[in-house]
Amino acid sequence: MSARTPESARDIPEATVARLPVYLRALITLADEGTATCSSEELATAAGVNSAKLRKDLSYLGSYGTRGVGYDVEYLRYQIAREIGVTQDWPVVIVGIGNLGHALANYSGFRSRGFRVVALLDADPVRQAEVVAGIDVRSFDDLDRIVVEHGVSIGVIATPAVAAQDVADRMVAAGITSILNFAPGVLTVPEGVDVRKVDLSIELQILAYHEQRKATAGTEDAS
Amino acid sequence: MSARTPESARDIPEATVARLPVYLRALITLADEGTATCSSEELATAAGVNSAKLRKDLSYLGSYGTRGVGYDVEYLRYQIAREIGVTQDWPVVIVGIGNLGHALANYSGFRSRGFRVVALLDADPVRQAEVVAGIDVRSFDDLDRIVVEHGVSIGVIATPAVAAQDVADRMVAAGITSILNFAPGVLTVPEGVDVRKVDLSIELQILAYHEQRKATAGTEDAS
DNA sequence: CTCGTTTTGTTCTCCTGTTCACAAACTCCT
DNA sequence: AGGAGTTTGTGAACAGGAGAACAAAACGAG
Repeated sequence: MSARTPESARDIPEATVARLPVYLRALITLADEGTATCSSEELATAAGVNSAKLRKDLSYLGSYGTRGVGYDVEYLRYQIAREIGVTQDWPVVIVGIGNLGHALANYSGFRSRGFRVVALLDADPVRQAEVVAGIDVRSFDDLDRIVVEHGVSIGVIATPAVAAQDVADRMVAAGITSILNFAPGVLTVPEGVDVRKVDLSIELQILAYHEQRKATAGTEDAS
Repeated sequence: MSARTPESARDIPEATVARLPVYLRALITLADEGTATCSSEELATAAGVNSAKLRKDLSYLGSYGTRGVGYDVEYLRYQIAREIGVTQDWPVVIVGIGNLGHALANYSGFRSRGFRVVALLDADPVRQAEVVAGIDVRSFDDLDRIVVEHGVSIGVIATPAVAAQDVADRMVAAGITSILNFAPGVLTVPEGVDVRKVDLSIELQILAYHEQRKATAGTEDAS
């Protein structure tokens, strides 16, 4: 009753998947503090959600808690890491070594969470002379070889917007099936390829909208 | 029937607010290409959503289209920009001038979309000697003065996780009411302060989960 | 061994967001 | 001027996620 657990959760809601990494981080923090056991209430507070939601989320993974006691921090941490898939290392390539590419290459949070940057690529020959974060920048044309060599399935796009679609196409052609895109604009990819977009200016614009509402709310209650 | 339009949209759903900047960017692209008019179908394609959702989203702002014709690109662009609040300039401070802070300070997408970086702050005196993106890095202690001087209401946190909560507290104390946080972990802020979080490693972990599913899906269909 | 206490796992209800489908409104052609 | 053809705006059904509330299960005291 251990090998290939059949109840290993068929379809976890997308909203839950997005929160699992948050729980994982909270558990790591708790573990570092020496906490061996925690209740759903404690963990929920540490993760910034409410406890009912936390318990429901965890219930999609299985029954890893003990009623009347709580959750074993190390055990739950392992189970979530396994569910997400970060017990193994994921090789990652970063394309576009400008300011943002530099920052990403140097970001320690990747390495510490199961992601290993195996290559930095840039189309500009000038940049290919550089060494960033101990990795030398190579030509974008090496993409195919690197993907095959390291078994890369995740790519990060940190190029200007104009180059992003072309880079994505070549990534897909090389065999990459998950893309994290920092370039603004819409990426078109074939079925089966996952894209997640991070757009810094969109985040600020959302804040600006709410900020504007706060300002006008003060103006209009004079009626 | 023009001044202070009373139908100026009371409560726009959060999901819609998050998409308005995407529409805005798509409209700017269309305008640059010389397109004067577009249908909801065209704009939806350019923005990467379906047309029904687009029309419903726009309907929360008002009736800015013409049936049988479509939308005037420039007019709609202005209306959305006004609704978001990016027709005016928003002063922004960035705290934490490490790798990521550098990248953010140099990011041209902020300036071009109505955000002006008025100060770069860092607690480390060594960094305060630097000049980044034409702005000299100043002491974090100058925060209060700068916020008052420039009327800053939006702050960006690009510090290590351990400093983030303290920075947030001081931002709030200085009068900042919207925070964009790049540091991992949960930020606690008072009622009325908006926080948006961007966590790079969480995005990768979500991709890893789906990647893992793809891999095991191939393994298990042998039953 | 039994009872009370604690905390999980789950069910039910509510609410937000998405999609469909169509009437209203506009243009163009005859 | 009238009718055919488009395209918007929106009402209504549908799906998915959030939160409250409670039953089931474990522990510990006596």
